[in-house]
Amino acid sequence: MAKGISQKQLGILAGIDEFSASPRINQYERDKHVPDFSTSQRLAKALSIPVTYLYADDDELADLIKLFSTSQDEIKNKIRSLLKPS
Amino acid sequence: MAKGISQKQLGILAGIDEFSASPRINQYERDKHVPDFSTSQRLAKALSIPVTYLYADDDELADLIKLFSTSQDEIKNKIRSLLKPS
DNA sequence: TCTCTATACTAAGTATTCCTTAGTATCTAG
DNA sequence: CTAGATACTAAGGAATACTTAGTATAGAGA
Repeated sequence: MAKGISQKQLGILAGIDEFSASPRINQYERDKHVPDFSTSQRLAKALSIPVTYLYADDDELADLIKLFSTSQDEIKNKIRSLLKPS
Repeated sequence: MAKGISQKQLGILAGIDEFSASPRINQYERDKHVPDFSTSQRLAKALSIPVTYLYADDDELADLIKLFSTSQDEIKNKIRSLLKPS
């Protein structure tokens, strides 16, 4: 479990029918089934994380994505300028 | 199309049977069907990009992911230290 | 203790989506 | 014009997810 929110509540927040929200989120968390992309997008929104974070199989990249998304604009700008010339 | 490589070749590189490689990559590129995650991982590897890039619905984040993955260690370290205190 | 509620989890059939196969269309080189 | 390579399409069989109904556990309160 991720936060102080039940599986069912998370599902409902993501727009899933209240009667199937609980089993569906549970199936996702146990890797029993895989949500389609639009469902993933709604889940990410409900969790306030970028969708792409849910698909990061590299831990460092996952951290980077989450940290960047919650960074102040000033830090974001510094990173942008570091990457800009490339 | 992404690079100087045919859809069929890309599919074969990703381990798809040579007889279905062409239609399958074509279906993915036209958003007709969606590959499962392990297929996406093989495609990303064939394209030398992080899988998570394929799921980035935010252009800036997508750029960040790709640029970071191809950056020199020195730049990566600068970014790490910018994000570390968070 | 007994019951009620909330939560997590499971099984199985239906519904949905993908993968394979076979084929068409277009373009270019020879 | 013809052959080969590429992109694309349709449709049925194969695989996967979603819904429904239900079990199991733990905690709160009568």
